[in-house]
Amino acid sequence: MARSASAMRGQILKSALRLFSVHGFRGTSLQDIASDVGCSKASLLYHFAGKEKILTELLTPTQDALAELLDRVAGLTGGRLVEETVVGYVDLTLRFRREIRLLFEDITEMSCHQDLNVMELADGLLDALAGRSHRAPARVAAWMVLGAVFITSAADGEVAPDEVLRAEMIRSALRTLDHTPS
Amino acid sequence: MARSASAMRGQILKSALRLFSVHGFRGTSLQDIASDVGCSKASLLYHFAGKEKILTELLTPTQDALAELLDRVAGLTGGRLVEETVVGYVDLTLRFRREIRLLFEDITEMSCHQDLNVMELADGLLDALAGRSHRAPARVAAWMVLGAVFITSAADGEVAPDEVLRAEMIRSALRTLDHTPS
DNA sequence: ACCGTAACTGTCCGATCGGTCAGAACTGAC
DNA sequence: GTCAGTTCTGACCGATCGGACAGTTACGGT
Repeated sequence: MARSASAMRGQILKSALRLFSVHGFRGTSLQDIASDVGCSKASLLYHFAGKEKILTELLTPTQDALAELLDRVAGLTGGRLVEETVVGYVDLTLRFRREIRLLFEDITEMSCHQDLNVMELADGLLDALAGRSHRAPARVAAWMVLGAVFITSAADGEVAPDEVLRAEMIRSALRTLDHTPS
Repeated sequence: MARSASAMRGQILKSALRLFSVHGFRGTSLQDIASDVGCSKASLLYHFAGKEKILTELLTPTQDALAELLDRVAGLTGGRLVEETVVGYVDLTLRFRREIRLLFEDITEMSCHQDLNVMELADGLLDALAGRSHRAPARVAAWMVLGAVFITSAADGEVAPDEVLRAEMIRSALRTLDHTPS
């Protein structure tokens, strides 16, 4: 054995992401991951300080991408704000499908996770989707788009090919937000 | 102690629903429920054959209500079908908020649950929301409404008062489905 | 060839899980 | 008061969890 450390870490993350996205974080034991990787459970804990750290490392890119999206639309307003946010959000969920899947599998415990501030990022996303409006219709519609894209992306790809899925999700989301295309 | 059996069962179900909806099924131990009820863990297992049976009993009313909805719209077509389905679905998720919450907390393990065929009911709902269409745009939009109402109802009630939430969810959902009000 | 270090593992640990069981505690009918 | 039956509990069980740790193996620089 004794592969390079970074290669081993990569394999662990790959197996963990697959198993977490199927069985959830709690539903996947360190032994499950170790068996999938083909190493001992102790080896996992040599490369990662704990089970939680694996999760953190898996979700950090998603979190960063979301933060980057919010930063990108921070200066926009009106129709441009909504359009850019919707497209960015749809692309993000399609790119990080399995991460999204495991994210809403254990969403309640994520909220009290120290290293992951997904919830406040979700708040920012909600705000942008609502076009910075605080009126109830806009807020409700924003919540609905948040959940709609979330679940549709996380669903097993039986729905439609990715290209079609992407286009239709964007169109549907803009309809939900009562956005008249510019 | 020694309350009546039915009263005790009711208290257990009440506590279990609250704890399950917050921490999930796996995240709630029998000891947690027992402590909340104020009895011993063994007492729970006297009234219920196992932890799973508590879950089954909690979700059966939701399942029945969904089946009843599908039965009710089975004969409809076109605009009436979509309208009735959306309104019925929104009302259902608002009525069974906490059940919905715990349902999508552990949705992957639900799919292989023997006593609960939620997944095939969800398929029926999807079909009705899509207006029985098999075209990709309609299917994607149906998926999105499914997830949107799901999550918006499950979200903690910070969004809007229930009456406003209901009306806006219905309007937004119909927009998502590109439904022109009759 | 040697050796320090990085990579890895077998084994053990305490905690907690769902569930079992014999028996105590309570209840209502008589 | 007595007693049968329902309700309830403490103690215990095997399984499994995340994690700790000493010891072993493999590798690269010298």
